[in-house]
Order: sequence, then structure tokens, then C-alpha cells
Amino acid sequence: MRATASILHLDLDAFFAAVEQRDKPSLRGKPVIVGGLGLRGVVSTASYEARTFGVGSAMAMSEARRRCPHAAFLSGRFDAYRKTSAIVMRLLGELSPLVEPLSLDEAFVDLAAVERPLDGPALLDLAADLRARLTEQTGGLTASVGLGSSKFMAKVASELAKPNGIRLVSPGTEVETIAALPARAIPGVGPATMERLSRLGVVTVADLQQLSPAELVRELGKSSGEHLHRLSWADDDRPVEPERETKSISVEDTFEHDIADPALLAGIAERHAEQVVNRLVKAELFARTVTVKVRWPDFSSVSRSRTLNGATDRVAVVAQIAKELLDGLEVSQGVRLLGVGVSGLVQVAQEPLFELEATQVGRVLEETELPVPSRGAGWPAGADVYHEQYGPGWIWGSGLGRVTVRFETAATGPGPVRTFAADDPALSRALPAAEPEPASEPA
DNA sequence: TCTGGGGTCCTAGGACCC
DNA sequence: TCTGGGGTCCTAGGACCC
Repeated sequence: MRATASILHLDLDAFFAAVEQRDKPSLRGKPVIVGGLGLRGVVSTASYEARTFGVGSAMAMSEARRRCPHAAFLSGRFDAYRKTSAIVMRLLGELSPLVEPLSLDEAFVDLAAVERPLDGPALLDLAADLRARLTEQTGGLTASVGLGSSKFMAKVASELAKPNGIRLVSPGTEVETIAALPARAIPGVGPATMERLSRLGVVTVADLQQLSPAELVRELGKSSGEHLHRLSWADDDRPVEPERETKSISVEDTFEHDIADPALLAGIAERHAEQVVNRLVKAELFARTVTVKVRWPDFSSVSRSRTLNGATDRVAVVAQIAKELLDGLEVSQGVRLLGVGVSGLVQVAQEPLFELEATQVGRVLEETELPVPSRGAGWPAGADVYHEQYGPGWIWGSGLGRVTVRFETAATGPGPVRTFAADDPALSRALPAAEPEPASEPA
């Protein structure tokens, strides 16, 4: 904890949904839900209009459809989200070199790295200016900004500022600011921890403050107990870390229907291994440990891992080990999710001493029949398309051999809807719409 | 029609080494 | 023959976050 509120936390409001509303004018002011649209999908982001119907992140999509059947349900356009996120992170980088992104829509900034100490009014000015430029450069998105004397306080502040606001927790007022909050508001206190705390009679952060460190350590373990005790007194000196190295890379997939066929699962494991290694190679890293993760129909899960003597970046090696690990599991009850991951990442190759028959892996990859992607996967709702006659638009819905498209972009205002045959040669998937021009370019 | 995907961190037990 | 005390690495599981 510092003597000045020099840590800033920024959180984009309903980010994925807001990008969709920006690029799809007909959805502005309406409930929008982005997430997995398949049988087992969950909500990634709900627009504030959808939240009034009780729809929220991580909710089963089936539940979201019950609560808000008239919402627009979209599968998400991560390229567009990444591009918009990059604009925001660049803006933050103009404030300080110490920017720690937590995800596409969230970051910490350490203002003390460059600024002379700023007083309250100056901090609020800085935040207001940041928000204004952000909205302008992202084509209308909004963000909540929190300022505080530590990461914890800045994060609490932005939470209190939501949506679309600024909040400064002045140094010296930290403990009283958090005392009345529910203990669950402390990052790291999830459902399981809250359940344990409830048994100790804890509801608020003030209740937490009454517990001794020893009691918390007994209940939660050394690290979590001590950490939570300190946070309950707003004691947090974690630094803003701009470059955190990757510790693991993984790919997993939940199936529309459970799979019990070992050969099919082996083929999927190979495909996952391939994707994992592609990302490993792109990051110029090598891995020592391969992990397979399986989720059973009852939602319990197991993992199996093996660590090599050397480090590898070869698909054949990772795929072979993944399949061997999978072989050790009895899958006849069915598998809900299969994942393949690597960890123990290093920057130099140290190939294991054994060699594999690469041709064997290639052959299996060709022969394995992989499950057909879920219905309409070629025309996912919300995706960008281009029609030779009508121009750019987005997929409103598909099925029964037809695709319905709304022709509009961020710049056009609400546009018309047309339906085509799914194999209409004039219709194609398009790159994400261009980013809106910065303000220098009048519309 | 319950419960995604990609991560991080922590704990605990056993192997192994000195 | 009764039975140490670290320290590190590996495996597995679980909580949590966005």
C-alpha cells in the first residue's frame, strides 16, 4: 500500500457485448448475449440490457435463453475483440510503461513509474481524459476506472465505479471503504472459500478483520490465509508486472455429446496436440510436461501428466504422449471434455533421447474421423460476412440450408435483413470490420 | 437440456538425494 | 535395526479469475 493512489485499474464495460453493439447498430440498446451457442455453451458477456433480465457471465446458455429469450445470441468475434483491446492497451501505454493486462478487457497501470505524485483532482482528471479518449478511439466503448494505493484498492475502486464511471479511493480511507463490502468482493474469495468463511460467521470484510491470521491460516492454508488477512486490512504491496511469462499452453473442448470411443478421443487428442504445439512454436518455446485433462459426464475431472527429460516443440512427441496418457484412462462411461496442455516451458530445445515415427502420426491424423462441428458452425451467429451485391453484414441466424444476414456496419446505422441459400456463392465469411478511424477523420 | 476455455496459484504426498 | 531432516522435483487435484 502506498501513500498515493498511483495504481489505476481499467475495466471495459460488458466488453464483448459492447463491441457487438458498436459494429451492429440494430443491436444498440437491446439485450445482447455473447457466448457458446451449442448445447453446453455458457455466457461470456451479457450487455447491460440483458443483465436486467438476470443474465450474467458463466451462466449456462440454456438458462440465459429462458431468462431473456428475445436477446440477440452471438458466438463472438475474437479478432475484433483483440483489435479493440490493442487500441485500449496502447492508450494505457501512453500513461506509463508499467501496464499489466489481466485479460482483453482489464489492466493495471502503475502511474508512479512516470508521473510525479498526483493529488486527487489531478488523478480524476487523468482518468476522465483517459476514458474520453478511449471512447473516441474505440468507436464508442466505455470503461470503468478505479484509482487506489494498491492493486487491490484500484480493483475495488473500478468495481465500485461500474458501469461507465471513475472512482478514487483516497489514501487513508482504504479500510473504511472495504469494511462494509461482502467478503466475497475480495479477489480470491470464491464460492468454496466463502462457504468456509460463512461457517466462521463471516459475511463482510469487517467480519473478516475480526479473525486472527492463525484462524484464517487454519481454515484456508498458510498462503491463502495470510494473504486474505492482509487484504482484509487493505495491506497489499504486489507490484504491477508488465511482462509475465507464459507458464502453460492448453487446448480443450467440451463435446456436444459425450464420447466413449477411444479411437475418436485419440484423434481429438492429436488435433489438440497440434494446436497446442502451433502456439508453442509461435511463442518460440519448448515444453517438458504434457498433460491430458478429462471431464466425466458427472462433471468431475481428472488429469494425467508426464514430464520429459528434455524439452520439445514437436507435434509427434506431444501427440504421442497425450495418447499414451489417455490410454491409461477408462473412457467407456463417456467423456464430456478432453484437453491437452503443455507446461514446464523453456526457451531452448533439449529433445528427449527417443525418436518417434513421424509418419505414423501423420497417417492417424488423416484416417481419424473427427466429430462434425456443431450445427451452423460454418455460419456462426454474429460472424462477419460479405455479399457481392449487398456488401458487409453479419449472420443473424442459419439453419435448414439458409443463412439470414443483416447488412450493417458500425458506420451505417441499422440495416436491412436478407436470407440466402447456405451455399450461395455470392456470400462469404469476411474479415472483421475495419476499426473506426480515430477522431481526426470526420465521419 | 446446468455448468466454456484459457489461464494462474496453492497444497499435499511420494520419490529421491545428500 | 529402528527409523533424521532438509530440499527439490513430480503428479494430481482443486480453487479461482476473466
